[in-house]
Amino acid sequence: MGTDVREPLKELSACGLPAALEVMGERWSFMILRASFNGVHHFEEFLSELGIARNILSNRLSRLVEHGILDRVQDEADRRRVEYCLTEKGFDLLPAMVSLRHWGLKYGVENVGMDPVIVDERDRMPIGPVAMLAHDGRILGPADLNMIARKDLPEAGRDRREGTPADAPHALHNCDDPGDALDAEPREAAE
Amino acid sequence: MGTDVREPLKELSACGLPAALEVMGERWSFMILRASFNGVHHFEEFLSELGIARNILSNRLSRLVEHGILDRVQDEADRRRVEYCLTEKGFDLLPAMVSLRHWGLKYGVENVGMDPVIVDERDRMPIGPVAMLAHDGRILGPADLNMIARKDLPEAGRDRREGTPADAPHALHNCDDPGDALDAEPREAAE
DNA sequence: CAGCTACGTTTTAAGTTGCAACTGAAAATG
DNA sequence: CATTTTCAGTTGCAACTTAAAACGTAGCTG
Repeated sequence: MGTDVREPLKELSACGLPAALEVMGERWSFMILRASFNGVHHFEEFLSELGIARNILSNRLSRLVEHGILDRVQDEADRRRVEYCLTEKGFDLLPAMVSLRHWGLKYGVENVGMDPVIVDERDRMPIGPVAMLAHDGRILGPADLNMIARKDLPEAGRDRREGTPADAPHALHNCDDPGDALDAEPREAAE
Repeated sequence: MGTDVREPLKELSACGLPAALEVMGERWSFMILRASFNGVHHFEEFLSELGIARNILSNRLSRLVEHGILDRVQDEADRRRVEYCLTEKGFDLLPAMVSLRHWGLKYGVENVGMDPVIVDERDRMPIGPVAMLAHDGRILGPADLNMIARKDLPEAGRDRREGTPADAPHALHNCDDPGDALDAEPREAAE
């Protein structure tokens, strides 16, 4: 009981954000996602990893399952055991999570360096930034963006949906301006 | 009063996520950020745009200002008026916000297409996806990632921080095609 | 079976959030 | 300069969330 959706968080102006926040805007959702990505699968594991109360954890896990972000599977061997596994929908939240993580690292006061490092499986090097890409793959900085009404789109883009890659899927750097960009760290990467 | 940080949201394992969630994890923060990016600057504007209560808005704006995400500037002409403007730190949250937005769009049930569309200022086409990049700029999918302890990094990556672009700042698509070179077309500043 | 583990629910108490109505300051108006 | 309007912030109270601990219930284990 008591787990009622509070309100669709202002669904006016059909935008994915309220929808996303309806699940992930809750107080422990992202931490659970992170733990999940970290390899945590069981109730008691989440419990001790996060330091959350049992009832809240129970509630959040149910909610995440209900929304298809986690999958609830019974262990064959020990049937009281339940495994919570990320679905594809859950995995798709990774860019958002990683982006938040990077932001928190960049501006966080008390962080010297994250400990669980996300690495590229191929070369096991820490990953780079999370970037917004143009339809043709160029990297966009905040200054390159604009928000307009759908009806004011040029015809060429009318059929294209925000968030979809174009047919030319490789990314190009939008190398014009100085000091733009989410990768606002020193270009030389050294610190 | 009353606005005390609840708890650092489990700061163990120094990670940027709890830090980010400390501000942006609150119930209206992202919606305010979105409105802000949308060109909303004044208290009453937020009020009617979001349908939030005055005190909550007041509280959230203060908190966002306190955390350096918004700047609170007095209007010259009308000095009771206050403008809330995104700082660079605020703009740096865009990839996370846009990523959430896209996720919500992709999986949202009731969305046919967002109305305020984010476009590339250069060609006014809807932007593409938000992607995680490798240190050398390749685009990474969820499956390409791994989470390891910092101490287990190869020496080459030991000094590099997650979230920073390497010195070769253009992005490559992660298809094994090695001859897939690309050059970024420099762009003229728009508007 | 007794005891333990994994998971979840209920209970109770404390803390937060949110809306509405109020306060108060700075323009605008007459 | 008194009055009204506008903008922002505060207070009061109801509704909700959170946490900690007790309780319930399967399913293993000895």
